[in-house]
Amino acid sequence: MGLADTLPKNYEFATVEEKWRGTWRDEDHFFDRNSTKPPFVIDTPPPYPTGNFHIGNALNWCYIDFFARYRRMRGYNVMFPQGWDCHGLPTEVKVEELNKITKNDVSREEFRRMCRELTVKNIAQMRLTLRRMAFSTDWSNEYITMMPQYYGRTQLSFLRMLQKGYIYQSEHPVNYCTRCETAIAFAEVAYEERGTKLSYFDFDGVEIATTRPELLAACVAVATHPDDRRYDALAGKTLTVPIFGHRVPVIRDEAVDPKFGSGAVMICTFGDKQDVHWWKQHKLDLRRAIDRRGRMTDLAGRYKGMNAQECRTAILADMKAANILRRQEDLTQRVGTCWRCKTPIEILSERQWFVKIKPDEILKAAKEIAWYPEHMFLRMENWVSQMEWDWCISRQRIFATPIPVWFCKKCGEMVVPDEKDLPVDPTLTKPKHPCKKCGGTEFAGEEDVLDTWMDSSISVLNVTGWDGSGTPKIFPAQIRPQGHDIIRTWAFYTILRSVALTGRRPWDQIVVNGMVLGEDGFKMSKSRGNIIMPEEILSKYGADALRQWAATGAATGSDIMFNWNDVIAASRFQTKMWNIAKFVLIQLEKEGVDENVPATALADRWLLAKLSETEATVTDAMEKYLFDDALRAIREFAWDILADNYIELVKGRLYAKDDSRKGAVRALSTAYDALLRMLAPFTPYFAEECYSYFRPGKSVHKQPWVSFSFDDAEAIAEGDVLAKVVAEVRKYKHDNGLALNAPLGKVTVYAPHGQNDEGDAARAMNADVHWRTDTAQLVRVVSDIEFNRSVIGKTFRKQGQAFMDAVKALPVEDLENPPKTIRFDGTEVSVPDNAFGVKYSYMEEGAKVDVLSVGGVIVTIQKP
RNA sequence: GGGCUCGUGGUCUAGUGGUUUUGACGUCGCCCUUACACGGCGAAGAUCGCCGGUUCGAAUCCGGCCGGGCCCA
Repeated sequence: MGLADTLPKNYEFATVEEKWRGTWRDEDHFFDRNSTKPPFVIDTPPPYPTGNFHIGNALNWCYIDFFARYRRMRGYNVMFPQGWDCHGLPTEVKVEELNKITKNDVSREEFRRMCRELTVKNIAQMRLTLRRMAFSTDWSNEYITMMPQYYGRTQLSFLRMLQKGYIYQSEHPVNYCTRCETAIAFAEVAYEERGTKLSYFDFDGVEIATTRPELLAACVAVATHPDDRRYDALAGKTLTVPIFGHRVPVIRDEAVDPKFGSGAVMICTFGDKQDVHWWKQHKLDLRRAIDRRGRMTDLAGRYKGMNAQECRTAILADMKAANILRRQEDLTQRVGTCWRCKTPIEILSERQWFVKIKPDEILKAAKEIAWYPEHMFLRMENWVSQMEWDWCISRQRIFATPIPVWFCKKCGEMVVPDEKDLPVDPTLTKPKHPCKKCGGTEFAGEEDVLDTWMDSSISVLNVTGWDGSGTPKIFPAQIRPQGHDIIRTWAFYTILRSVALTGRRPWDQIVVNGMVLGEDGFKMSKSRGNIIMPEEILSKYGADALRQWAATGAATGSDIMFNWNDVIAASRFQTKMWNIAKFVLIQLEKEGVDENVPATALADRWLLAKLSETEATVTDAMEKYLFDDALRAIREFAWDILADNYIELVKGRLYAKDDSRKGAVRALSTAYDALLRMLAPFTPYFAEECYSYFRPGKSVHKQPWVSFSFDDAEAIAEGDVLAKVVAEVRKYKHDNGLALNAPLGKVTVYAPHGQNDEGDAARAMNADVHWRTDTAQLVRVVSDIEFNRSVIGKTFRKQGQAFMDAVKALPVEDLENPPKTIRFDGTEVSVPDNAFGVKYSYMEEGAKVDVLSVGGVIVTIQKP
């Protein structure tokens, strides 16, 4: 039984993918810390273990796997680690929801245990999807940020930055989510369009418009624009706050918009970010009217204990009763909300921990990194240049890395643990030494925990082996792959921390992927109902089709609209390739491939020269992370060049039993081998399956990348003519109602060069083909002139049109043999080479012939 | 409101100054030619968002406008 009988008729992705998943070994993807090969370390984004690996992750990981596999084939020692960024609110919220508790119903330790348990379960789920997608993950370098060995490093990095003065504590206004009861960073504030009421009321004789009357108790000033003549009389005065009765100054500031509301604004601590500016700039009082749980404080007097909404209603009612509420208008405004729970954030002044932001050193490091695509660097630059506040890293939550410090109960001195004792939870343990300042032995452990970005922003330090003892040997990593949505967070924080801890940039390169949009062109979201889960695609079309979609969906960095058509097209390409594989394998099986047979037939040389071009294009694209270009070139070669043209041309030779088939077999074998290697990074299952029949027992993924070179410009030019002639004749048959394999009589091709096509054209057209270099038998009639505008434009500039007109006026014999000079516009000018050519109609004397013109080549057909 | 980015046949997309704008899906016609009908061959279908400028020449460069998307205020 030969392959013809045993090769499956159709490519069954489900069977094939499962088979190879069971065969491949994890060890083949392990990074070797003792290797002499150049390292290629990838700082994989650690996803949040929600349990679902979503399609945006899939896109990101496909890119990573494309270049990880490519780099391995290029001889690099690749590390493609998998991390899990566990800590944070979503898990806490989920645990509360699943167990129908709040975090305060159980002990901190118990709550953490529940969070860890859920996370472990979710990670297991997501690992399965990663494996199904055939990502060549290095599982020996997996890390889980909630595990002691990881968060110990987070704490170590905290202590080091504390020592270096990057980290400090201070009372400062911070964004605060009163539902989650925690401070959050600017990067975590999501803005939403919301409808509200703008209330105009009488403020001690001045009309004020506000969207937040509940903050009246926190009012510390009234501001107007310095040029606003309406309020000149108020300058330097103080006003009495209605209802509450405290007195506040009137200040003037350019930032007040005289056209908004009444042009007079009340400044509260704190209604919004602008209030913080004014508060700092004008050194105003601090009045806390809202607490961490979103309740009104003592300051709010009889409104104490109400939430903001209740207080707003009550104050408005009281204003109405006091007859000072003038009117209300509808207003839509952008409200800052917590990105997790969408609760509007409050700005509260709290003692918090901060990381100093030094824009210059961050930008310097960011500039040293090669950005793909380049323009993504601008997003970093813009973000860095508008940073105003330092990074608030403390959170008032539970499931997170504890801040490893205590405070002496006697003198208040801060005490830190010895580095060798990390990790620590200061709420559970005591320092091992008495207070250095006063000798006190009673301590209060810090209850605040760290922002989750403090964990994930050392991912690269973790995978490269940073332990505080110096800069790791393999640091910086070679590349960071990530989405453009987290440039301002993850990329930014990672650069910041890397510079702070090692003084160096974290990576050599960063490749940025776009967002995956739904089929309707909008960002995928539950409310739009346009979410596509990877699992659905995997079940319907398999991992290789999904991976191809990721490669060809859009240029690297661009957002990709999800499109079933692309997935289907990818799947069809596999079907086509499978049939090519079957054909090639059956041809190779007939008799062995003679690797030494020279390529002499034009079609063979043409195929190899085209392959050589394709290899160069694909390699160049892979180096630049242009996966769409790479896969497009591969598909075009396989489908257009190899299947539709080459194979059709050489079938005659292949079916013959003489030596003429040897060259074709060798060319087929070479092309097949190269195609599979180039496909290997994109469609690992498919390429492996096809390769297993070609080189039994060997894996395509262990082969070196293609380095095939066959430089033959003549073969390209003449082969293109050959392919075009055959295609034109096919069309001729079609137009004349002939079957494509109908015999055609005598075909004469007047090509500029002699052709050694070994009879390929004749068999492909089923005709008696004669290649001729002469033109003697034909009477040519000039039918048209073809101008070469690129030559004419460069030479004559503005006179181009005049030149062309002059040429048109030439006698026919001059058109065929252009004169050296031509006269127009009253001057004699020389005619440049290749300025124009003529189009001919051909007549063959005596015999009736049909004439085709194929890009300057004349083909006559004399029907039988 | 700002930054970035994109606007190309019905849909999606390639093309970043040079003759006739690529390909896919869809539509229509012909063909079951021993790898493939999940295929082959062919056809129809685009004022390259709009206006202006630079240039001998613009889908491509510049400016303005309109529209989409993402990120931010």
